[in-house]
Amino acid sequence: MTKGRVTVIDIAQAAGVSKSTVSLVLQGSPLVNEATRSKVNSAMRELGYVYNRGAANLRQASAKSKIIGVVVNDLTNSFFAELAVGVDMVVQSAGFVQFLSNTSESIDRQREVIASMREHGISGLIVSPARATEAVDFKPLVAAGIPVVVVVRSLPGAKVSSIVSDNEGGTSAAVEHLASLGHTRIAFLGGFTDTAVFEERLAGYIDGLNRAGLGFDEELVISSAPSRAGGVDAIGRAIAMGNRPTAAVCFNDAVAFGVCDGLRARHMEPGRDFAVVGFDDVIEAQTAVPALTTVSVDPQSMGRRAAQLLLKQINAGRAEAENVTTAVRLVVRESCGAAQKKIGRKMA
Amino acid sequence: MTKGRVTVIDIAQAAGVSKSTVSLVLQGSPLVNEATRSKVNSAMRELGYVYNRGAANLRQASAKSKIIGVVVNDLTNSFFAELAVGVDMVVQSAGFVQFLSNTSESIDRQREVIASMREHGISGLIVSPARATEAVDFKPLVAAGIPVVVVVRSLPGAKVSSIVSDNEGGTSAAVEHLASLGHTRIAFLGGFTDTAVFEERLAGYIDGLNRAGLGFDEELVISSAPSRAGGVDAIGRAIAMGNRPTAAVCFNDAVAFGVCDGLRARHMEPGRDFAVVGFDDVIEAQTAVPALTTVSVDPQSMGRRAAQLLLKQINAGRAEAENVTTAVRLVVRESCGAAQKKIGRKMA
DNA sequence: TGACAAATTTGGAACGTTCCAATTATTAAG
DNA sequence: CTTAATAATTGGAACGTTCCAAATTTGTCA
Repeated sequence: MTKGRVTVIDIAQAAGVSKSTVSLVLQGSPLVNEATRSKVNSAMRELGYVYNRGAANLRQASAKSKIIGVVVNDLTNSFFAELAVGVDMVVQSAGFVQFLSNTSESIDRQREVIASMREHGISGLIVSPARATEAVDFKPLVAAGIPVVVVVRSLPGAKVSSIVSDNEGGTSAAVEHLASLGHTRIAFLGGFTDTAVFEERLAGYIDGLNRAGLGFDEELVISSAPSRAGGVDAIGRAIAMGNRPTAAVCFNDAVAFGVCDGLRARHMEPGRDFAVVGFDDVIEAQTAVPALTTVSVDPQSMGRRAAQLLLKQINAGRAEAENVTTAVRLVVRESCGAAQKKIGRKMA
Repeated sequence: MTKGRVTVIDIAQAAGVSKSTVSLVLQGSPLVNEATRSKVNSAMRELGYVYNRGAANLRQASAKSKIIGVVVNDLTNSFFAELAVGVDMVVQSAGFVQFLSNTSESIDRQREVIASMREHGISGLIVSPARATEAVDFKPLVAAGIPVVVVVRSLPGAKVSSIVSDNEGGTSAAVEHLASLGHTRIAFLGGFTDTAVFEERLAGYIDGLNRAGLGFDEELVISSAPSRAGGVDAIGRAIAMGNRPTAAVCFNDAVAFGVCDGLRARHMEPGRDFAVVGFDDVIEAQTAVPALTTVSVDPQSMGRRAAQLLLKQINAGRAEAENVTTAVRLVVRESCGAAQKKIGRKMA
């Protein structure tokens, strides 16, 4: 029907004003008369006008687009999905739109995705880096003045803001809790050893052991993929040991669920026959049977905080790199054996 | 340091050619001499050039951007996360970039998100519609010639392509399988009754009952939220019945997991004391204990197909709406009681 | 060497918006 | 009724790219 797309000029013609006036209306400027404003608005509705942000960005070199990019390393892990949801909440209410991409731990894909986002003129980036990411990978971004917030995995040496959870405090608290229940052989299961997160959680594990007056036995840390399957694998190896552990703090909830699966496959009941504690507090943690005792990170609020920090930097124009570690809280449920099984404590 | 951003003109100057030539290089045109091409390329590297897609789109009115939008209704459901991953795979290898957003079942948010995507000039849209979405909501999109592929939930009356799984065939097969194991009272648990998907799966359930020569008892269909918590709730009501069922096909895997949880909370073992079959085949289905018998939809391949269909339409310029329903396959594991528990059938 | 074809390169003129300075319409004050 | 102030509107000129037609260089063949 109509040839090209509808532009401000078409609107201007239809409303009997100039394109400048239409532009003013578009930006909600107070300079324009109420009568003309509504005239223009109805013309836009009538012609089915769509704003061309590309053209707008072109002109206002500084104001940037209203996109903020989010890059995660594993979207199939519900932790990251929820993180993204948290980001989306605050980003959306600030009138921005989220541009989410998944790297599947591929550093090449990460490079591509970030480059593509730059081309589209994102005004900020929230990223959970893929595994082998280096600090220098973000150099060009910060050089270009694009605020970056790194989440979940810290990136030592990078001059960007970061939000990580208190991994060390979390596992430390978990170990102390298990010790207070009488366990003396407590394992640390799952996770790849070459990540900063692993190191931190392991350090907390050792710290908790010390606080509880228990010795550290290297044999009790068993690494594996940080997934459900990895958990099955790890608990298998733990149980095969001569002097087997009676409890475990796991690298994350996925591993913890796998550990529960593995226990059941060997006719042991998690909570009763073996205590397990997770890390993350994904949604399934509370509805699972037995409900998972875990260190609660609340990915959604982490996402919200990351988004807030990023927006602050975007608005400030040029903010200092800020490093925050979010507090973490041990949520005692059933899988650790601290019997407190009550059905329907609160409304579902 | 440098004032504005680096543009083709800066590159041209540095390389001693004209901006047109730089543009040619950018597009990989065969017209340009090898020597000049590399000269230009190194100039770009040196000055840290970033392509401004906004400006490019402005000029080439037709060619559109290289963004394809993906809108899902619940990112925290891993089914959709995996769907998105599938889309990303093919979209990425075609040189497009994915722009993923979540509506959380909010139809308003869906409108906003789609509007925003249009402003950014997406060249195609894949959407799993929020719950109350109407066919007319996509009218403006198709009128503007933007290809749309609806996935998961069909949208009767909309003139857009769609990819849905064979819901009816799936539940039908599930019921027949349970009947072949000797069950005669088979429930249908979970799901909101006001969705097309529910209707289809329910129809398949009834069809399966008929094929197996069993009668349909309305009392045995118990709806609930399509979530883990909803499953717990539904099985609770099923068990409270006088003439209780001995098996259930569930609206989806999340519900099925909830059903398993609910059974255990009542000291019944899924698979042994009660047969449960899910729908979707999310990744956890195979690692869970007991492994979930379920109708496999493979969200990832569904995502891939959706992306392929969309790309086809984008390339064709103006393709007909195509409605495909993807085949579905009953995967028999442990939760239905058909004992075939073998550990380590294949490599993990 | 001259003429012609092929291979490369190149200045504008768009694209749809915002910004600026300048113009015109309206109101208030004298 | 004039003048000044204020409110509202308006034409270009950008922004960074691609496209087109035209210009230039290079190569080929007699």
